[in-house]
Amino acid sequence: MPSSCPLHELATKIGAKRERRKDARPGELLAAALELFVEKGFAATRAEEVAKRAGVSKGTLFLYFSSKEELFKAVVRENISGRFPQWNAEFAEFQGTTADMLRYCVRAWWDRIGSTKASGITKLMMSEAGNFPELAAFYQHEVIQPGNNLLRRVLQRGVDRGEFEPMDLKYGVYIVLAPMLFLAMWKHSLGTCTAAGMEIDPDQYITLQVETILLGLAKRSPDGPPK
Amino acid sequence: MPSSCPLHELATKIGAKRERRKDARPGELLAAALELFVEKGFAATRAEEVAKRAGVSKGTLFLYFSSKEELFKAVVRENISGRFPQWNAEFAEFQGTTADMLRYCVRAWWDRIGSTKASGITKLMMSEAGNFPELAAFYQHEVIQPGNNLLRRVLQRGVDRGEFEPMDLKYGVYIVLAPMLFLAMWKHSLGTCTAAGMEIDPDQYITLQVETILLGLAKRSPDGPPK
DNA sequence: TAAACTAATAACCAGTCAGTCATTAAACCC
DNA sequence: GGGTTTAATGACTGACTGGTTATTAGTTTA
Repeated sequence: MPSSCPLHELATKIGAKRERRKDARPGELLAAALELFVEKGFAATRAEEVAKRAGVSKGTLFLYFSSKEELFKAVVRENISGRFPQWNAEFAEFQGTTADMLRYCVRAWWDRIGSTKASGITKLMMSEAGNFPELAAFYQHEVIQPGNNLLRRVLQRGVDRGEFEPMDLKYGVYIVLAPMLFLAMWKHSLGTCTAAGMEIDPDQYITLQVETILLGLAKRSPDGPPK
Repeated sequence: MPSSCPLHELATKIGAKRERRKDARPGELLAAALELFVEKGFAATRAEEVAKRAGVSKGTLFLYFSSKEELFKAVVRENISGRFPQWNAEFAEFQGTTADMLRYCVRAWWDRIGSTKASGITKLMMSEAGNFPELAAFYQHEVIQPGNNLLRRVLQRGVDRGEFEPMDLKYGVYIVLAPMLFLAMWKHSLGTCTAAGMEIDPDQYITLQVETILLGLAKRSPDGPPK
């Protein structure tokens, strides 16, 4: 009976043939999930739609990932946390002034995260942390902490070398983090439906932010009391 | 039959009596809605829960607000956009340096929005703008635009009076906005489940941010080319 | 006190969705 | 080519939700 259904026959003919590709599925599902999570958020993304975009049925999705939350964690590992070792190594051997290092740091973030789909994960996590505490803890541990530490080392270097005014590092990190997070949030939320005259050009935005920050952090009068 | 149900009898006795208070309902519903929207976001808040917290049934909620979206708009008007006229007037007659004005501005934001439930709306809107375009447009028009203009006038004043270096106002506004938004986001998302050593003290955070920004914006060498 | 009015209710509807499982069909082996 | 394994499917379940409406019960008026 089912094989005699004409619609099914047609569907089969136009390419909906059942395929067995056990090793390609996870990657395709992760790519589809990244896109949809970024487009619509975690809660609003339907498991079935992820499956459809990856070209499989919903059942197949749950064959490879035990739940929607596990799928999300895998997306984060694939796109962000898995890449910290490389970034840490890169910054450990940076040569040049710390001002240049900070400029490079923010640019690198934009090129590798901010301008890519990965920034959507950042936004999504800020958005939905409250409703998914387990995911929030996971993200905190796998992304926020390492990122914070990386940035802290950069600022520490500036202070140590006498390029930056001494500061409370704990809060200093946020001076750099806030503008980046703002840009990521903007890009993925109100920025997508912004009134005329409020569009943000990332390059201009980043340049002004970083240069202003550098002026604010710079060592004042190498001798003589700062006050 | 229904009136003979013992559970219902009990419920009636312990204070679940039906009351008619037509003029008190909207305010109570708005207060309950504000709380729940801030706690759980717009999409994740159940209309029935709002009603319950306000002490009425779901049907009553829809008697006063035609839909969940209209309820949200009313919450925004009540808590944010309705207060801009007063704020604009207040800042128009500010006396003192623009540095002090900016300090006051950020403090006032924290006292009136940031530290209150209203900051949850800001966070919520950034989070869900993508899934509710109509609400995003509403918020853009009623909150973002007026806020942006207010801040722009402050910076313009600093440039006009020779206190700040000339700048591209369009992007300059974001130098101040980004740290405030970051704080609001943090407070309502990852900040609620943060690892030890990452808690943010708003006062310290704001002070460091504002003073660093002021150093970055300050007029450099009143004579002689800055470069 | 009886009728009229309307605020408030709760059952209901139509639609949604994460996750399950019996069934199907590729692929591999002999 | 027939039997076995297992990747893949999609109908199904149970729980949930925004919004509707017939009904109930305070309140007011006559």
